[in-house]
Amino acid sequence: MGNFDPTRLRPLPREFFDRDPRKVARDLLGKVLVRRERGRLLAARVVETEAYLGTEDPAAHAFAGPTERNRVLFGPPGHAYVYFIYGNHHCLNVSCEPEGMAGCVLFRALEPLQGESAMAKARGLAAPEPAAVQARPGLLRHLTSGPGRLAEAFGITRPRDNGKDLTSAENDLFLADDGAGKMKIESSARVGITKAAERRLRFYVEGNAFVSGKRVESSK
DNA sequence: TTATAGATTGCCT
DNA sequence: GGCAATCTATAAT
Repeated sequence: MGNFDPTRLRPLPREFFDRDPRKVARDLLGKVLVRRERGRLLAARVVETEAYLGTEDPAAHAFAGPTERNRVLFGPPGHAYVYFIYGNHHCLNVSCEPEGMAGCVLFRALEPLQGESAMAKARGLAAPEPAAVQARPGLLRHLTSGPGRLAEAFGITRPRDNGKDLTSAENDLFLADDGAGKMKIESSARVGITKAAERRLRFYVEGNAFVSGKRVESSK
């Protein structure tokens, strides 16, 4: 966890996303979301995802077919689908499967690797003091634990990022592999939905403190 | 044209 | 644990 080297980042190829979203959601765990802006690098490891299966999935935005809002989902794989929800929050997805099929993966939680101060600023929080973080690692959890939170930390909005190709390091937002090893993966029902809620399409890194929906470490 | 639910979060009791 | 905030897409008038 402690040894992140930005020079090892390699963008994920288009083929990575040209598959069943359940496979992509699982394989994205351990990969890195990267934002570059003004010479600064934000990076965070993917630790929680959810798969949405397109027109066959009642919980998916693509269920009713293509609309202006969701058309990115029906396009080529590896592109950002960003939507605005509850009047407050943006959420980031990546399109999967070949053009014409609308599967996607929602990013639910990340573990910050680099640029924590900028993330805190974007979230309207005080910059985390290294000493305080040392004492209570749970402080960083508020930065990127939850789909709305991680989008805010990375400055992700629909006008700015919807439709962006996430497979190109030329872009200011992309997904990469930094060579990190495999992690133990768990699955569960998806969070916050009412339709098709029984399907176990949520995937997360077992035991990772940044997975959403868990209590912050009590004391120890 | 109006109503309502929504792939959430944070603050209040 | 409850609920308001605040915009959008879609359903209902």
